[in-house]
Amino acid sequence: MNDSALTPERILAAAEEVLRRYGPGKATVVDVAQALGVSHGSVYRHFASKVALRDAVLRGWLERVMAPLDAIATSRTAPPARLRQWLTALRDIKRNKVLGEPELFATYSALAADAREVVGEHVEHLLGQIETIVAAGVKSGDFRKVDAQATALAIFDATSRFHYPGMAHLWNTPGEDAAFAQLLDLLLAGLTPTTAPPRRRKSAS
Amino acid sequence: MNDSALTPERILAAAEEVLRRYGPGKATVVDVAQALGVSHGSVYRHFASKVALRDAVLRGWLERVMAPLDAIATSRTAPPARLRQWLTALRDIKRNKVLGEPELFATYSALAADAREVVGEHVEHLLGQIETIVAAGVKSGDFRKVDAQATALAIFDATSRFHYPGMAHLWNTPGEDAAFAQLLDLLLAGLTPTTAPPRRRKSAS
DNA sequence: TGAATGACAGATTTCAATATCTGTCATTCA
DNA sequence: TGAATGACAGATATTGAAATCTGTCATTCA
Repeated sequence: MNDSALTPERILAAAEEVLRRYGPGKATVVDVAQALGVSHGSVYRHFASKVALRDAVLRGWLERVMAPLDAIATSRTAPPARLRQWLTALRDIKRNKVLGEPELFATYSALAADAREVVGEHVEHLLGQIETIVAAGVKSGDFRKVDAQATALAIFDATSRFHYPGMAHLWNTPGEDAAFAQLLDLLLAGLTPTTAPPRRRKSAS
Repeated sequence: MNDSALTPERILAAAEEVLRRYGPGKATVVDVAQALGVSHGSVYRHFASKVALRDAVLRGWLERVMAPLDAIATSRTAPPARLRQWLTALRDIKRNKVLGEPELFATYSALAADAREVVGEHVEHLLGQIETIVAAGVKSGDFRKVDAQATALAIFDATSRFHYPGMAHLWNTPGEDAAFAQLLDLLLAGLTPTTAPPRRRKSAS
């Protein structure tokens, strides 16, 4: 069954497959070992515990699935549009997962539910991206002179209704898109400078 | 054991007590009947089902516990301060319940979790109150000319991170108060008129 | 000699037998 | 005669014995 040496990568891939197939409640490390054609003891040479293995799978998934956000966060789009784009993308990623592959989403939500550490890092990463956009907006004059870090957190919190997995049960009710759009408008309005119109970084083409 | 006639009110009170004592997972209508010294069949004369009974208990609790909000929503405080006050009160009510009586909160959260109907009405009620305040602010010129209903929903959504029971696990982490204050600031900023300063309803005393 | 094994202890989960619960209704009670 | 009862059927929950799982480690293997 096994082709090459037993590496963390191969274990990770097998674990992911097993988790997909059986779900987080049923997947055992014996299953993973079996899928690799090795004894379950061997798995423990590469991962300290089942929790460590699950964490690693979750980490990989989060990285893969959230990749599009990195690109948006550092794009050259004007900050207001970029923030909209980024928040919309975050929402869409989760929403599409929920609606498109509910079981898979449930699986990863379950993993996330008892992986404080990993989720914490992930959230920090996202907050950093929002902060980048906000800071860019403040610098360009598109946004008020807010504390970028604190404001990033406020934005993240304000939108959690639309991206926190525990809220997923609300994501396919009618009016959902409109509600999100309204919230975005309100937040963007809250970032707009009150007095002078923002100076543009570049003249419009 | 029983003093007077069997009324819905007495059943409700007994049901509440039983729910408090045993929790929503253990409380049975047999328990409720026993507490009243009647057969469980009698309970069904007054409530069509266990679900109806649980709904009624939840409704009563929500009404009681959210009473302070009504007063704030219709007070004469200037809309911006009033909105802050109202949202803070909503948060404090839930937060104090979670931190002060976690088991009781868990009980009512569990009831709420499968009482879409009741919760829906409750949310509508809360939205109505926010709408009242927003509309007052628009009228007084303290707020931009927003759609009061849609904006009320946006405000409710934006703050759900701080009042939705599913988020309760975050409510006693450090920095929580600051995060809430930041969010409030951002939302209020989003409501502030961009151009002229708001005209006051009354001259300051 | 370093990687893999598999037997093992203690913890956790499964499963089916048993008990309890919900909701109904023919009967009793006052 | 209207309110209360309690036996009942089907659904749901509990329980504890048996099975499985996690993580370790002395041993085997190449």
